[in-house]
Amino acid sequence: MEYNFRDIEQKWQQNWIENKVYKVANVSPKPKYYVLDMFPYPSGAGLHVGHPLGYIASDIYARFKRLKGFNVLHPMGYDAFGLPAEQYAIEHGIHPAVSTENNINNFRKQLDKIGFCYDWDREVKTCDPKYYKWTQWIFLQLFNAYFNRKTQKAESITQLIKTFEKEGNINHEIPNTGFQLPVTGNWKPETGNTFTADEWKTFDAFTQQSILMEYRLAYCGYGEVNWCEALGTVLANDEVVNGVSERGGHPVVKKKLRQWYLRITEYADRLLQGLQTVDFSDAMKEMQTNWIGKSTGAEIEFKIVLGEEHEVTEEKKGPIIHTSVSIAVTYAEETLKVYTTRPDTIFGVDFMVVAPEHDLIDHITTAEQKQTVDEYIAYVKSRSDRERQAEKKITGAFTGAYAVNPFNGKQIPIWISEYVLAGYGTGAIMAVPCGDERDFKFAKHFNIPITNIIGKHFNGEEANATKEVPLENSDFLNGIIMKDAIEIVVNKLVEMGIGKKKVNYKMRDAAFSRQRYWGEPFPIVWKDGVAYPVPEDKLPLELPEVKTYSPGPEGEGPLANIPDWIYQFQDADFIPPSGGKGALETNTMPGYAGSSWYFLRYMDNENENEFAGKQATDYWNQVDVYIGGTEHAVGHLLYSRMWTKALYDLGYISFDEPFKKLVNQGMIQGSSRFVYRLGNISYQIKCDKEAAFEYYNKNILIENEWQIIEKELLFQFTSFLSRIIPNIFLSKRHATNLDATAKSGLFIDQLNIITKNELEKNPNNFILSSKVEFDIINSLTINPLRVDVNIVDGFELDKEAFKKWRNGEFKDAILLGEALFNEAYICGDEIEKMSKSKFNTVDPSDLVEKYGADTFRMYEMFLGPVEQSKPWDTKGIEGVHRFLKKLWRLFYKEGSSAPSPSERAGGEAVWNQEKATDAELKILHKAIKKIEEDTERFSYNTAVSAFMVCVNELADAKCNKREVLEPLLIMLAPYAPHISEELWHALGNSNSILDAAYPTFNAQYLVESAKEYPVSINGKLRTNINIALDASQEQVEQIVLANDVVKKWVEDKPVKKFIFVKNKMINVVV
RNA sequence: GCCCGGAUGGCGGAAUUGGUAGACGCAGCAGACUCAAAAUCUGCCGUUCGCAAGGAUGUGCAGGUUCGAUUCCUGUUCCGGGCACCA
Repeated sequence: MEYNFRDIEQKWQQNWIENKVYKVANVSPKPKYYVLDMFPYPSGAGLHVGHPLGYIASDIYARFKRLKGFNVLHPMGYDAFGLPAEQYAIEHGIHPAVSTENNINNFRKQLDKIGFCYDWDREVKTCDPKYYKWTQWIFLQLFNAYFNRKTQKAESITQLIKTFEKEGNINHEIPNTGFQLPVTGNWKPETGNTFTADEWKTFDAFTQQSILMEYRLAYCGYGEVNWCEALGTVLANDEVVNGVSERGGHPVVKKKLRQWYLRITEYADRLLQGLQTVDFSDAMKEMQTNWIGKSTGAEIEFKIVLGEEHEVTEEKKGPIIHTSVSIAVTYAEETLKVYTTRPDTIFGVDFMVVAPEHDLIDHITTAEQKQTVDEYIAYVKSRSDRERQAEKKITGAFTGAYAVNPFNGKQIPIWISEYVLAGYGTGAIMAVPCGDERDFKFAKHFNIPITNIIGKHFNGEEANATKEVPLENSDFLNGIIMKDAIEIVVNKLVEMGIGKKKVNYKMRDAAFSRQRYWGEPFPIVWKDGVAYPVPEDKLPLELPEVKTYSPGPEGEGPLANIPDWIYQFQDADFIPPSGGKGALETNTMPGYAGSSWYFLRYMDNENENEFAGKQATDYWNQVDVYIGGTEHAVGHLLYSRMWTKALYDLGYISFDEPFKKLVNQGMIQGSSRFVYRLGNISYQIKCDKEAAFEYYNKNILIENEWQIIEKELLFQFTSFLSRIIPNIFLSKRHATNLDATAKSGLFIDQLNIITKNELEKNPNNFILSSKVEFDIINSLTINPLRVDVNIVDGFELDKEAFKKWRNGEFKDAILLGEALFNEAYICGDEIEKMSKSKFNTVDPSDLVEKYGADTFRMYEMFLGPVEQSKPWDTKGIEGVHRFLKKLWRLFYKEGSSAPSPSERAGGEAVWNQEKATDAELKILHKAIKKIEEDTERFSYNTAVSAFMVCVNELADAKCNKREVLEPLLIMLAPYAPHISEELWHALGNSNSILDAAYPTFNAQYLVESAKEYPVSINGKLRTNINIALDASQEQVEQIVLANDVVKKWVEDKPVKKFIFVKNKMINVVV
């Protein structure tokens, strides 16, 4: 009987649904285990073979843990809000809810075919009001909380108000240095941003609320966005290409808009500490650590001298530059604040650089420099942060102002440059060219003199960032090792009152609002310019139906266009003290809002009273294994960690790290295929004179693309042919060696045949009817086009399919194959991202249809390590399919004429109840050891190969014994659940294999008494010798040195060293 | 530019702690079965010299440590992911 995967898979999938075998209860005597996939975004393009990689890996693990006796939670759902659906709505007029629903259904169909063990009763969708009610609710918890630095945790904002009433904010300074919102109430913070209890009580409501906003974990402030005037909208970074919008190419500038933020920076230290308690890869921890970017340094205030008023003289005595200032100076009102991790280099500061956005620039730029500075700022405005940092070209402008070194009075020019970003530190740096490569290049480029403070350790050719050498040229620091000087300088600065030690984070607070429709509305109502929470009983605050998705008049989200929605509530809670109507917030939340807590909802997804019941979250607790790509390293993973910590602090859950272990799946890359279309050919043709003139008169020949050569009979043209016959394709060999192709007589003959054929098809073709004959080709170009990988077999193009492809766009294509005739056409290839637009996607459903889900699952795992990126190649799938057929034949005889699957008769079965021999049990237990270990550590590719080895060995041994086969099936069940279930029942079991017990490894079957030792002479392998495992070092030496091969290589040279590693190898050094 | 990862036969990969490089599979070659094909089975299969036995060489590149390096160290090239509004 044949292995009929279609019937088997259909039968069991149906059976599993009917019997609800994947339903998981929140109560169980078994230990719990939580296996989670990263939340998928249901894109319109559907699944390609890259997506299920992680899902299969987690599915195998979930099934494996179930066999090991755990109550396993393994849910799936959709991160369903997002930009693409809204963009699709704008372009096609289909409501995002509708297209999202379609996409989800399509996704589900594809997923179901692969046979996953998800408990679909726990499905969640972020765009479902029943779900986002709780996203909004959590937002309100964050809004109503602040981070108490004393206790290092989130606490209630009402608690903070009580504290203010009692003692002011003396013990709770405002977290950020500058106010996010301008305070225009009755308090003008001047020194230190502190106020007393009495002052607090005198503040009006607006002032109080503005101050509280500076503390809230979810707060409102101002931030820069990519603003596209022409489209009237805010654009995502990847919608901006080279400073213009991807759609339409309109200019994009930075614009400040009111935004919501999450105060994740307050959690920076706890996010760092938490990394020590979780099982993430070192690379992942490093990425998060770098992203948080904690550094310790100093903030230093420099007095500023305006440019006109200084006069500096420099005198060089030996290697030292003496600087003296001869004119009395007047200082600017403001000081320049810089953040530096290297205060020890203060005497090496040769210039300052401030970010082009810095407020100071307006005040300090001198009249002469104003135009230069303005022009430079205009240039920077059009550039993204990434471009600004990636730029190799050095740009900048001098403000004309100078800062003063507080220790020696040296005047330091203040520059602006795009490589300093406003958001990091104070938005200004002190540049030390001898110690920092970027500063060094800047100084060289603008001819700024460089002060050397590290003597011979600076060679003048490149900066040296050392901290380990003694300082020179540094006044009171001379001779002190740099890293020791750091503290000395900081102390001195503190003493002088112009600096302080400062911990800085690269991480910024997370922008939490989008000017879009398709996201969660904020449960916030604005009354007299103050944001108030919408009462919980109004949740969920649902999205309204809209007709258009265009932004509001000031760049707000589309909701701003719907007064009915904005003013929908009439209750007292929504009426401002000044009267009128309170307006709902019109921004919506970003994609990561819903995905920051979804793993909690799975635990108790139908709860209507809470985001998840405490009992459920206590039982399921942390996600034990979380599988997904590294692309989420610093976004989703940090935000969800922060939300978890906040919910923990506020007492809603009892764990403060969401994911105990993280497994990063690699990306499956696409292998794109190319065809090469002939482009311009510069060639000579023989053509009669009359025709040539007629072409010319009728403008068929374009000016400049032809010339007369050799009297008037030979003409040289370009691009002439491609206008008549556009679709001529060259096979890879010829397309990648154009010079040879151009010289090929065969190729020229072919072109002449093509034109002749064309003429036969169209006898009236005026152009061709003249005598046109190719003679010499001077040069040619080709245009590579991607072609759908699904119409290419390996590298050979299916020519008929190609002609039908894209509604017959290439139906007239002339494909010149490898020998320049009408034979095999070979495509070029390139490994790149798998994407619909590159025509290199492969649909898993097609493969499941052809080989079955079990084969597909195992093949995806067999491709390589889960963590590694690798290109997809469908070819190898046959091997895995053969393996399953071979397994099948251990149970059933292969029939020449297969009976129908329903006739699964015992007569064809070859499996038996005989007692297994030791040799057979050795095969089995070797497999148990390897497969169990490999599965546990996610090394699925080697586990699959161990299955293959085991089945090969059993087949060779002609072992069809149930005693061996049954445990093998149980091990296989996580990988290939359908065939395992089928054969499990064939062996006479009536329960499901899902609940079988995993076989136990017994080491006694693997005990060996001797080993074939590899023997090397001087590190080179020369022979193998079989030696008993319990042999002593002396015995081994004796045996080895007596061996003929060893003797031959040792000759008579004395043995210097004899290395014997038990159970490993032997090396003789002579 | 910055941060993280990767590179091993024609291809995907294996080698778990520094100890036989190339397991397993694909592709290829030769053969068996068959009227034939499919399916299946057997053998060969890094490169190179050699009839063979056997030798040399070989894990991106250049060095280093070691009795021994795909594995550790230094430098370097190329490729992939991320860089804060794609998800």
